[in-house]
Amino acid sequence: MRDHTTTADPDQQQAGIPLFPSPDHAHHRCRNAALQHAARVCKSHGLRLTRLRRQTLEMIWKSHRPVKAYALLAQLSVQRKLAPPSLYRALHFLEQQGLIHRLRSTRSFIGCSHPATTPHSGQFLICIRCDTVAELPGLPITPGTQRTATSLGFAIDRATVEFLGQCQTCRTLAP
Amino acid sequence: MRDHTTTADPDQQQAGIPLFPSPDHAHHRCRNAALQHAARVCKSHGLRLTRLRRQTLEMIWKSHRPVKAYALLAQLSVQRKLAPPSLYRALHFLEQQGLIHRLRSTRSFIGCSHPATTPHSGQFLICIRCDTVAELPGLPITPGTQRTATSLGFAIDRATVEFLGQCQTCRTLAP
DNA sequence: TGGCTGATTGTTACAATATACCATAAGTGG
DNA sequence: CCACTTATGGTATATTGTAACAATCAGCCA
Repeated sequence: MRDHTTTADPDQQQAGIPLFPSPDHAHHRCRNAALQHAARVCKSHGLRLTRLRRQTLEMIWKSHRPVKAYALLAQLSVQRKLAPPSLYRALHFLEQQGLIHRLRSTRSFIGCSHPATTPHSGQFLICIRCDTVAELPGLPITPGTQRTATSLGFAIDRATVEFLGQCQTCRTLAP
Repeated sequence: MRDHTTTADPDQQQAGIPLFPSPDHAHHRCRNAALQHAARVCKSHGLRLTRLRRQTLEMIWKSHRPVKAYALLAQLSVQRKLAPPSLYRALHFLEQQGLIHRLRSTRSFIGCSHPATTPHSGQFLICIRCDTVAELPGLPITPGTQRTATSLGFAIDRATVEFLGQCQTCRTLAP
């Protein structure tokens, strides 16, 4: 799996953050912003951003790439001994607060890049070659889908919307 | 998990097949149609619908409900001893031919209800209480999504679009 | 402070899902 | 028939995730 990033068409960007972050961006800002946002969210909901939860979130935000649960487990276990249930509980918590997303296609987790919007599921472009992910802005439930669901009496709770394919760089390198 | 079905709004239906099939429909027709379609598809692509693949498809089409791999394995093992790799190979084959879908949210497999359309990923409403699934007509990749992907140079290969929630019956029974 | 209470984490064990790898068999074209 | 490709068998193991119960921690109030 190759490792690289691409910059999006400017008018597809949001608040200056490219969908595929460029490799030379000041990443510590992303991580700090995510942590601060997490603190705010927890405080406003009367929830506790405990050490485990914070460290888990920090570890996920080491990069913009998706991370597997057992990789996280290994990394976090360097500092503190940690068993799977503890980590999964932290992951579920963070996901419920909309601070991270779980990518079902690749069984991995990634920090939420658009946490400003109301609690949401995201929609993602996932490169099957280099694993890079872009979280698309906007809601994954289209009006048409919502209409169909409503006509069936179906109440949508959450969405899993993931598009697998190849990013520009991977296609260029070996089309 | 409760077991039931709902009938869709007529104008959301396709070729007379409700999105949530009614419990009293002539299901053997669905199964037969699926098997015949599978035979046609394989023949036209020069692929072999072997005994294992056919039996796997038949077993999946016992109902319109999603089935877990290891449940299939147990059922198929009644007739023939079967190890996981053999079953997974058959499942991968059937999925690649667009004959079944893999539901990532629930780690299960279901027969494709709209096999007529070109090789496609589907989009699904999945009830988290009774496990009933509706495969929505239409393509899961909207023009907007396609536009964004194109502008990023991202080539979408396949989509996972699943909406989890509660179906009408489950909401009525215990809202 | 000290104890109560609910939330959080620790720990063990195990369930559930999926694949690597190599051997064997079955179909296919010469 | 042979050589070749495709498909299946079978063992073992990797990977992902959870159940159940014990221990601990944070906040609160007498």
